[in-house]
Amino acid sequence: MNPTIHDVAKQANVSISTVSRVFNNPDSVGKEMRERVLQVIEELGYAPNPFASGLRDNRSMVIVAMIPDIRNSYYAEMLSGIEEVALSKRYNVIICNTIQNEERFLEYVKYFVKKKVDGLIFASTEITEFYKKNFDALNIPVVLASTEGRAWDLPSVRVDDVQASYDATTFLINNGHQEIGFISGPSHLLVPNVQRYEGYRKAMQDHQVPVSEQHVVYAEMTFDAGYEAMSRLYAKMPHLTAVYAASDAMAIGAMKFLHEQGLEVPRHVSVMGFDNLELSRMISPGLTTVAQNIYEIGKSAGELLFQGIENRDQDLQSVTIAHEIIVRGTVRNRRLKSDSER
Amino acid sequence: MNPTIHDVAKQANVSISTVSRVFNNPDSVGKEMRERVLQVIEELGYAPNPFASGLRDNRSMVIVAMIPDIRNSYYAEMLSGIEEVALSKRYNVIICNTIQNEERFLEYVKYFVKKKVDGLIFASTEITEFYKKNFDALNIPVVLASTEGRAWDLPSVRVDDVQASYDATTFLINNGHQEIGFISGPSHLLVPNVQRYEGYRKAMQDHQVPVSEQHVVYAEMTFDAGYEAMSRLYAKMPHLTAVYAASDAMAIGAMKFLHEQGLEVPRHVSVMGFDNLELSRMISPGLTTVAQNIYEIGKSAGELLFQGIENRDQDLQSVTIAHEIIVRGTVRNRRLKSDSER
DNA sequence: TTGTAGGCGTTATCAC
DNA sequence: GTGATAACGCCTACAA
Repeated sequence: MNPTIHDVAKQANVSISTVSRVFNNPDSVGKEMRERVLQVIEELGYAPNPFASGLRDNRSMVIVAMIPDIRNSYYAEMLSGIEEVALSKRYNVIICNTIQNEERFLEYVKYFVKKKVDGLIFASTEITEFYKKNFDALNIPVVLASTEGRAWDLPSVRVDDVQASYDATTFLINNGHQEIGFISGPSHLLVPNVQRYEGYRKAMQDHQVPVSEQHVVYAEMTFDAGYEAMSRLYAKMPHLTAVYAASDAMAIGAMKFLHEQGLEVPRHVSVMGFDNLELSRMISPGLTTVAQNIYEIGKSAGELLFQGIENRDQDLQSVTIAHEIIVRGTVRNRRLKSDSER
Repeated sequence: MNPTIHDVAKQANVSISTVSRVFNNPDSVGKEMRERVLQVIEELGYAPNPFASGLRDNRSMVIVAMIPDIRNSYYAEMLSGIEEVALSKRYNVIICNTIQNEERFLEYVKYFVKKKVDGLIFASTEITEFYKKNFDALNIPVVLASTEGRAWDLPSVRVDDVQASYDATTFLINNGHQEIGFISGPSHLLVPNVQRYEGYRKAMQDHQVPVSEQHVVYAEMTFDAGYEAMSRLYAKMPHLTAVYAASDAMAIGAMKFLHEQGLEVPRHVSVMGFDNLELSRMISPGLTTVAQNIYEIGKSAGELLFQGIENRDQDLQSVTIAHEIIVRGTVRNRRLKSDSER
């Protein structure tokens, strides 16, 4: 059994309140006594029982991160940022893989989150009324990361997807591409796909490049789905010179398909991704992509959450994280006529 | 404020003991009463306060997973397996990124794990006396995943690294390779590098292929380090026909170097990895590698841990997870003379 | 500056 | 089958 506050008190010949004060308000204890107590604490290896303190003041020093799947490096990176702030605040992070599944979410909420948790970072799907209701019932600060709930004004941390997507598309256009196919995430996943589609479309239109539904194809945001989507896109647009995919995983899947078709990237077809996963620099050629500073998103979300935890009735301000085009090797500049094909 | 057991009791006109029983031993409560209570519980949305229960019976329903870095997909995969078992047991998983750093480990132990946690899965470095001492002080079940502590007989879940490495090397030899370079993990990281080196060496010797320190090069087990290690290896062994790297990340880094040197994989040089990260199938050509079923390692470690939690004085048996050679596109069979080079 | 005592919400033991 | 009660360990008025 671990030593309790009583053990310390007895050993140090003081009352338990003194011991408690040494922990929570050291200055209010006489120097000599404080040192005596500290000494005993050290000796016995005493640490306050967190259940007991939790019971009193209802804080667990634990926050929850709800993400679709930790195996997805996007979320691993984000979690890493969250964990970093948490560590600095001496908080723990509990991880929940929701698999974007309402039932699984409920299970977590029911059996875990209700258990007592000081805050929640949610980075799964976009927020529907269902989620909103559950959040409210939890009665703890909630911050969204890389998703959105403006309809219920939940604070969120994310990239400006419209603008980022606009920039990516413009980059392609500026490199002389006109026949630009777009591999979008699934249409049922509103955030961020509506925004990224909008940015793409807007850039095309602003630059007088024709666009239509013929230029786009929808798929889950995974490697395999990207591979398969590319085959559909290629069938629709045999003359495309560039592909812009709404995620790196899809972009790399698309590259695999292209490769198998004997199409070289970027000689025959240019490819642009979104996310800047570590992966994207590992492949050859490196993937040109839009960097989201994902770690920063996690960190920011963590910081926002702690603001909420430390000051419960403060309104949290959503924050936008900057994005950036990372130029590597998958986009060819068609304006340089050096080595032209098609 | 959340409703307490008293609120339910009052509302249902029973004593709190009855309410408690409805939760913990429903059969001991009369049917009629039970239903009345259940109804009120539902109405009020009552859930037992975990601090209070924790205070009584010293269980938090939380376990900890200590890994070097969640951004490393190897550990993300493992964590995912752990989380899955935990969920099924209605436990939560707290994640700790140790960065293989003793100080950081201590910080976690001091401020977090001591908080009360029912078990620990450790997957960071190999176990030194330092770690062992800290584990003992925690006084909770500990299971090692993908690392080893036989010196102190801590239960572990891992692949047979010697055999796996032996198999990988043999595969290369059977494909007609003799000049096989080995990129090892750092020598200060004993597990799993001693074992993988041993397997490599043994296979070479058993097949009468010459080996020496000239064939090996050491590096951190990352992409960048693999890239750099390959340059060293290539300098030492300009005639190598195959490279075997002790991790996929290193193998892919090595491939990048080779690619930049104008050496084609597998035409000029064959490459073999270890781990079978998802990454390894995404690149072109796909990486031939030794699959560890990492998810399974995590799951297994979780199950072992729960055995220990549910039965505190049971001796836990270490388990070995099967490995498998995954043949993709990076190893050329030199015995087929079809398209020979060098 | 230090000590005493009550209460946080639950569960298990005991008595009825 | 049901209810009262002690105990888990801590914190903080409040009293001294």
